[in-house]
Amino acid sequence: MRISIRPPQNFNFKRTVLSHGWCALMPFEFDQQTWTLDRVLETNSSVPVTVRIRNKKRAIEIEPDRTVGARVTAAIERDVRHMLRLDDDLASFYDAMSAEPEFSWIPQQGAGRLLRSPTVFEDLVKMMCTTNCSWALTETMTKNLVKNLGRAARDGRKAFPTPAAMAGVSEKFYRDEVRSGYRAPYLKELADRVASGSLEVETWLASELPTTELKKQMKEVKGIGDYAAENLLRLVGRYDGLALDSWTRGKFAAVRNRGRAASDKKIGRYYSRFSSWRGLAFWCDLTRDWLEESCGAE
DNA sequence: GCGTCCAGGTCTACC
DNA sequence: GGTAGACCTGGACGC
Repeated sequence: MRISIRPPQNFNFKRTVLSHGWCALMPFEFDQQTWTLDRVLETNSSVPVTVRIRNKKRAIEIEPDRTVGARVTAAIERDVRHMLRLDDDLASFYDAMSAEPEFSWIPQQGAGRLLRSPTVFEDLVKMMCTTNCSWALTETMTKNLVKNLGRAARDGRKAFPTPAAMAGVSEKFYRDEVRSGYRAPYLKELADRVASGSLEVETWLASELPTTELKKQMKEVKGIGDYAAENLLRLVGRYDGLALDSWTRGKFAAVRNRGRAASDKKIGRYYSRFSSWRGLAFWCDLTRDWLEESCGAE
């Protein structure tokens, strides 16, 4: 069985999948040799479905691990559209980038769609696991969450755990099994609040709050500070913040400041001309070298 | 082998 | 509102 989705014009599958580190975090599994992205999806079915996502000429091709009915097919399509940001309107971003010679590669290559998880909850948990640690530890914590608490698809691979599954284990479990250290109480509290319905993080996707207010709401989650909130804002489609961290500060120094450290204010000033798109312009600028220049829109 | 440092930060207490 | 210190983990590095 194969499901085909027509992407928007100049959609770039490679730039989207490799837009940041998410494709390396379970239950995403990415093979750069074959450019296939595997992912286990909950899809509200009795058993989760593993899908293989590929880029074909003028289409995104999705191959589920089994034949599924219309309801699950619709859920898979919805999740893939969401993850690959196929419905994001980047027209005004591309207009702004086209006006700047050093940024015109972005619309030319169709960059700017940042891979995200099927749910805000998953992105929020993962973001918490990126703070104050090496990338290797982020991968370990995510893997432990999925392997211990995720539901298995027929091929044995696991989905990302639901809020209820995460709420069902103790703080000790997060320390001992997930290896999340001091983040354990934060993860437990977040899962409890989302599972009980007292915190509705999925509403952030369509929130009408001004960005500053939405950021404030995100920071009310323990373990989420400026860096994590601004990264989450990008994943819900708001690009005002730069989400500065040690990696981006170092990369800005290398790419835009002759190898010398720059203050956060200086970094902010550099991208301020891009107004509400500055966070996306910043991220694309710093990750331009992640793919070859020949990797144009496809 | 052992000790130290620090990585895609955040929280809290204190001033 | 600004800042210092504490916080888990695990890999890298120097000795």
